[in-house]
Amino acid sequence: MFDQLRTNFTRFVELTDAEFEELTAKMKFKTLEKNEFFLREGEVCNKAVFINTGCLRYFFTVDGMEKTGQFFFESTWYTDLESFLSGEPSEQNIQALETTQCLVINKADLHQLYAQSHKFERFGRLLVEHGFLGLRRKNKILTNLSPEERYLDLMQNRPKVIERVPQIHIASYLGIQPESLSRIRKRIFEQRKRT
Amino acid sequence: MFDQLRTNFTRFVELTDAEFEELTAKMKFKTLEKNEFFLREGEVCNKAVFINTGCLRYFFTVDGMEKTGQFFFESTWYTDLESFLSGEPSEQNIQALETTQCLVINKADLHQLYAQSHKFERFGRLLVEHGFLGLRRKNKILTNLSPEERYLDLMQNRPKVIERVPQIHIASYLGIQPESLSRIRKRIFEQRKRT
DNA sequence: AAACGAACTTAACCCAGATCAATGCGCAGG
DNA sequence: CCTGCGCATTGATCTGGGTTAAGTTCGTTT
Repeated sequence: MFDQLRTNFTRFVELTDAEFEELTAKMKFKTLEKNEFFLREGEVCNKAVFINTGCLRYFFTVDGMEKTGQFFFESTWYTDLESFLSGEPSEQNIQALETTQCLVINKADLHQLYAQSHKFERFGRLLVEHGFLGLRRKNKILTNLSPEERYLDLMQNRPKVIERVPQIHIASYLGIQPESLSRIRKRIFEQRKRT
Repeated sequence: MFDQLRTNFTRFVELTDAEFEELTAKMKFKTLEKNEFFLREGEVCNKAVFINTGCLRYFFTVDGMEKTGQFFFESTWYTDLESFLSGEPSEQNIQALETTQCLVINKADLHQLYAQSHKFERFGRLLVEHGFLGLRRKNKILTNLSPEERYLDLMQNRPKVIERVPQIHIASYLGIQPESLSRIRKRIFEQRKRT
């Protein structure tokens, strides 16, 4: 149950068994059913999640339309850091796209670990740095690529998303309407046939 | 010379004079002339900068066109974290838009501070968290607002940018062509006249 | 003072994606 | 097995920003 967590942690810092035990003691196992919400907008996000199996996405609603920010798969950490840090109500929704088994830690416990030991503090820094890089990558894609290029990039670099996520959510992730995604796909596949 | 740095630091963690001294001992004062580069794409970014006075922007070049990522003013930290962390050549350029006085710390020194004390490690985490939130904000604006709305948002929330930065860079920051920004401005100001 | 170049504006035309509407498809629940 | 609803596709039309080109303004250089 904690194997993936250990592997993931080790990528950032080395922990003794005792230290790892301190961590796992604070984490609660949870299963989210397909379409179940881990967080709804308006709630304060005072928890972070590590995904064992399954898939989460986060999204905003703007004028009743959903804007997907990101998809997360196995062995990934996520939280709405804005709400987590500020204590303000969250603007985002975090939802399971598949049955998702995860481990949850709450804010107070995480901050206690940070305060308790330099090692956990370092883990925290490295984790946020990692998240920062992910956000930069998304940002770069949004600013530098056209919707069609974004979809091609997704096919190349994140086939999991194409395979496991409904197009309606992929469209909102790419920043376009589902109809446009249909047309883009058509364009791509017809081009491929011709060559 | 270090006053702003001290004030900025105190927002994150409290330091004794001796600790602050350890930090300042590692920082080098530097003046960048208008249009001078702090970093050019292709170089490895092994330094971070704190702005005392002036203004920096970072940008990419895509097919010969500049895409501005962000503007930074007084009392702000910046580095190309991707290159800084990976040690790979940077894809971004960091340029002074005004004569800019700043303090520079190199990567090895910063990491030494991190290793040396839990307090600096914490500062590092908080700083990256802060940067993460800034990036999220930019991201939200890119995904949720039209170019026109982005400009209005800029006028409302970051008048400094409007006042101090040439339109050509604002346009590239908003993800549009300078001609389009002109049209958008015209649209906005004619609308305002009519009411 | 003249000349140059960079930034900004305006106009005309083009096009990718938005919007609206209709149809098809597949699967979950009765 | 049937039914219904959400997802995907396709077509018609609209529109905001891209592109190209020309003209203006202003600050810098000579």
